[in-house]
Order: sequence, then structure tokens, then C-alpha cells
Amino acid sequence: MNDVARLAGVSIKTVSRVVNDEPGVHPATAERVLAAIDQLGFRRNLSARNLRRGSSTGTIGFVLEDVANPFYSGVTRAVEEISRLRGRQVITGSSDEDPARERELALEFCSRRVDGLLIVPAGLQHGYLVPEMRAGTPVVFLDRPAGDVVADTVLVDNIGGTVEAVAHLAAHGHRRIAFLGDAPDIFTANERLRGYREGCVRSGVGYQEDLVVMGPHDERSIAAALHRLRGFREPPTALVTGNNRITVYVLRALAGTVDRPALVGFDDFELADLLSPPVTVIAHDASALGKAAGDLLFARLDGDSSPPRRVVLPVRLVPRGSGEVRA
Amino acid sequence: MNDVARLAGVSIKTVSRVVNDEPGVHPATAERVLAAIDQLGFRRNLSARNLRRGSSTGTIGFVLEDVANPFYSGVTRAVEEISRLRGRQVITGSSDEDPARERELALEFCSRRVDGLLIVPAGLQHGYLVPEMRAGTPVVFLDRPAGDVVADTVLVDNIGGTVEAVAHLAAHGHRRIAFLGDAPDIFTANERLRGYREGCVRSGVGYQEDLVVMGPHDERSIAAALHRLRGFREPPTALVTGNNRITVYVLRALAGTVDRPALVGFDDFELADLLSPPVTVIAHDASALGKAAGDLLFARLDGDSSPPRRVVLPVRLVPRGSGEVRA
DNA sequence: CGCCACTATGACAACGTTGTCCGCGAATGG
DNA sequence: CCATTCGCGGACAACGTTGTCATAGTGGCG
Repeated sequence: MNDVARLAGVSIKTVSRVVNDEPGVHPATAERVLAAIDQLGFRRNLSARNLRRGSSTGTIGFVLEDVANPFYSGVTRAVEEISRLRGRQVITGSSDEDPARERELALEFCSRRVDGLLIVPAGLQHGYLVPEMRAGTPVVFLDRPAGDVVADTVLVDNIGGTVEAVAHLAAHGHRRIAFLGDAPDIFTANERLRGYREGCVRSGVGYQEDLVVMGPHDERSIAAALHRLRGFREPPTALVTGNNRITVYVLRALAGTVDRPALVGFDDFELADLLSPPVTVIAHDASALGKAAGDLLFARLDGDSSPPRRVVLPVRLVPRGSGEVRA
Repeated sequence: MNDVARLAGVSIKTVSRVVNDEPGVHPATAERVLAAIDQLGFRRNLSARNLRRGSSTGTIGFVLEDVANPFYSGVTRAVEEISRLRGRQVITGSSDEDPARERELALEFCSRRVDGLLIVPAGLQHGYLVPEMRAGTPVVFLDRPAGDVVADTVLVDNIGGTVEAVAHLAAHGHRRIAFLGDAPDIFTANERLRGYREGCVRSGVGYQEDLVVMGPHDERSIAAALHRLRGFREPPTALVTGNNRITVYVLRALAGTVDRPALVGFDDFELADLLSPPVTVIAHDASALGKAAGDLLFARLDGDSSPPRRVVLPVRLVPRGSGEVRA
């Protein structure tokens, strides 16, 4: 800005006036300044501007589990979209389900003075955010609730979803319904297990513990678990899978086998309708999740100081065939 | 920091020394300062720090087409990963194939003084970046080259890929091979068309213009185009699709029809192996693309000032069945 | 006992910008 | 023709940090 001022033969303040469209600059002077800006390729330093004005940095921090997961990338897109409408940029970071990494990212974002934080929690302890929240940084938790702080939260109806999945299978005659879920310390995994259990009881199927497989999963362990289940004297005739990744692993393990069990998967995914049989899923809307969380965050930024809210988004069962196989 | 200093009864500079682990602070003093920091929930302002130190902002700007596209979210993840290793945060923005939006995002990132830019170009004009590049901001273009500036670029072997796709189909007896691509002003779409053409000539099939459908595509228009092609007196017996989205639309349009043409799709995608028939694709590695671009960018940040490089990543045909259908 | 070396701390400027206030010259009215 | 006002431009401080340098205090040694 100094260089621009020198080149245009004006004071630095006049340059500032020009770049900020402030009144009180002679058109000819403004012209000279603009020419100088152009010639030097000047671009004002937003950090310095925000520092001086005490205004916001115009950024939102978004800590999620993994951008590469289609579900979260859908959420990211929605967050980006709503932030754009509100003139903010989004900084993202993947925690990979590691609480330390989540914390590191969130605090790094705070040091950058983001206007707000969206967090898909990896851990259960969020006390580290209390100073930030007290200092006025709004925080909204997505997909999973915070461990030990009271804050805005947007969830999906995990329990309702798996209850419905079990009911759907039971209605088609299944009595041996297995559940393959993620590690039980993950909130959503645990909730979905609860829904499964409740669904089993409500549908009169009865909860059978030997049909539940929880744990961190890769393709190999899912295949092994499935193999074990199918070796039972009375093998399950239907499966409920706890998230999109597990569903895909299961599909891969089942490919080419005979007597395939019925299947309902949590999370919708592309091409589910084109598989044979098409996969019945508990669908929920990634972009709705992102939008709801963003709306909540921006409401806080607009000064909404009502008590923290908890929003639970509905899920819906999309019957496509794999869940309608008769037992 | 002022408040912390007051509370700890020291000067602001001493606080600075403590938070920066500078030597020369009495342990007892440091203790008092840390206690004050804790009590006040102080977190140093990174913007101010960077401003004063003249150091980098520790951020990388990444302009892509759409984070929600699995291909780009894979790239994003790789970019994030390599940035993390180098202590940088990533700011992303989706251009939605709109050159104005691309420019807006890139310049916004520059105003934020990102250390470097990764851009999946939407437009063909990048002169607007010249001042930034001259000012020392390294820029790497991904997936598509820049329109009118010389800069580091990472591409995939689009031509080689479609040449191979056509050869594969021709080897299985196909003589009427159609190509469904994206709008021809998109670099990759055009390259892939060129590869298709070259493949047709080289394989002795001959280039037949009536079998080419280019244009911005949605599900409906793809279905219509396909319907038209299949109504020909001599309909194509095989298809090459220009990207993952088009492939999916084609699959959906073909679902349930008889006499399905053979198919090779550009871009690999999840579950391609589980469809029936499994889909043969030209695969290339999203994370390799992100990593290569990131490596190039960080090399520049490390002071590499060699002439701009153009890296072309290999693709490989993954035969899964849909391309091996005999004509 | 005096001086020096060294340690711990602080005062001050500066990063790039903008808000406040002041001054200068011209225009306008009496 | 002079006084008042208004339009335009500039000097200066401040945002929250950190680098530079100065200074006060302490202990050791001659």
C-alpha cells in the first residue's frame, strides 16, 4: 500500500480510501491510485485489515472425520454453500476419528480466529473448547453430540432408523437379524446398536447378542465376521449394517455367494439402486445435515443467544429390494 | 496478551516469550504466566503473529470443481494430508465449473495471503494470477492446464486412457463405439475426445462423428442421447463414457434394458466391481493427483525455482467385464 | 569493595491496514 | 473583499504480536 501511495503520489490513507470505496477522493486521484494498484499488482492484506478493524476473519472451521468419505464430502459441500452465501470461507480438516487430532485441528482453527466452528466429534471430551466458547466463538456439533459441554448439536435419528430397518426386515418374515456396526465408542455406532436392539424387541424378534458384531472394521474383518455368522447352525437370514463403509464391505464379501441374506444399510450411497439386488437403506441427507448445522452457526453469529439447541433430522427407509427378500 | 501480562504481573513481552518457548524466562515467572493464560483462556492471535513476523499464513488455497464429487474429495484428502505434514491448513472452495467463481475464490485466497494455490481450472484465462505469481505465490494447476499462463501442472493421461479404452473394445470385436463426453470446452473432456478419435483411427475402427455426444450433461439428457444412439439403424455396440458422472448416468439409463452395449468408463468409482456386469474403467488415482500437485507446490515453497513442470500421471485400464462383452 | 559478565525483564518499534482528527485550499455568501 | 464552510488529503494511533535493544539486578572474582 505504501508502494502504491508512493507511485500514485498520494498518502497511504488515500489508497486505503480508494480500495474501500470511501467517499472524499477526487476522481482523478482515484484513477491514479487504481492505475498504480494495477501496475504493482497490489492486493490488500486481509489479515492486517481484520486485525485493525477488529472484525471477523471471515472463516469457518470445519473438523470432520474424513473428507474423502462421500457422506462427509456431501456435508462439506453444504457447509461451503451456506458459508458462501454469508461471505465466509471454510477451512476443513480430517480427524480420522482421532480425538487428539480433532482437538489439535479445532484449537488451530481457534488460533486463526475462525468466526465459528463446526465439529464432527471424534472424542468425548470437549472441555478444551470451553474458553473459546466463553470468548464468543460459536460451536456446533454435527452427526454426534459433544462429550461434556452443552452446545448446539445436529444429529440424525439413528435409533429411529435402525428400529425401522429391523421392523422392515421382520415384516418380511426375518427372525434372525444380525447387526454389523462400527466401534461402540462412536456415538452413532452405539445409537444405531440401541435402535437395532429396540427394534428387535419391539418387532417381537427378540434381541440375540450372538448376532451383533461391533468394532473398528476393515474389509477383511467384515468378511471374517460375516463368514462366522453364516456358519452358525441357525445363520442370520438378514443383516443390518451400521454405516456406508460397512455396507460396502458386506456387499463385497457377499458378492458371488449363494443364499444371500437380506440387507438394510444405514446411510444411502450412490449406485445402491443399480446393484442386484438393489440395496435397501436408511437414507438421510448429508446436505441437510450440513445446512442445518450451518444455519445454526450463522444464527449464533447473528446474535442468537437462546439456549443451545439439539436438532434431530429425520431418516427414511428407502426400500429397494435387498430388504424385501423373504426369510 | 495484555490481560495475561497484567494478571501475571509481567510485561507483555514476557508473555510472548513464554508462549513462544523462548529462553531467558525464570521458571517461576513462566509458571505464573501459564496460570494466567489458563485462567483467561488466552490463545495467541495467529494473524497478528504472522503479520508481525512477516511469515507465511500457514494456509494453502485449493480451488476445485466440487468437493462433493468423490474424485475431487479424494484429491482434497490427499492435499490435506500432505499439507498437514508440512504444517499447513487447507482452505477449499468449489467453483462449480464457473470461471468467474474460480477467479473470485482464487483472488479471495490471495487476499488471505495463502502460501500457495492449487487450482482445478474452470476457465481458460488465468492472467489474473500473474501479479500473484510474480509476487511469489506458487500456483499449481491440477487435472487441467492453465489457459494462458505458464505454471506447474499435474494432469492425467487423458488421451492415452481413451485410446486404450477404444483399443480394448475394438479387441473384443466392436466396430461401432460411441463416446459420451462432457462439454468440449472442458479440457479433460476435449482431451478424452481426442483420445477416443485417435483410438478409433489406430484401432482401424474409423472415426464416426455421429457416435459422439458432447455437452453439459444431466441424467435426463444422457438418457435421451443414449436413446437416440440406440435407435440408429446400426446402433453402437459399445460405449466410452467421459467421466464418472456420465458413467453413472449411463448405467442408470441402461438399467433393465436388454442388449446392453459394452462399456468402458473414464474414472474409477466405488462399487464398479459389484455391478453386473462389473464396469471396466480407465482408472487413475485421485490421491496420487493430489499428492503430486502438493509435492510440486511445497517444492516451490522450499525454494525450487526451476522452470515450470508438467507432470502427466498414468492411467490404467481395469478390465472388469463390461468392456469385454463381444460385439 | 568495585567491576564485569550474565540473566531476567521491559520499553519500543514495526508488520499492513483503517479510524480519527486536523489542516489546507477553494468556493460561497454577505 | 473577507469570513465561513466544505471538500479533499494527510499525519497519527491502534489492532495483537514479535524482534531489537536497553536496563536493572545478581553473583563471582580480583
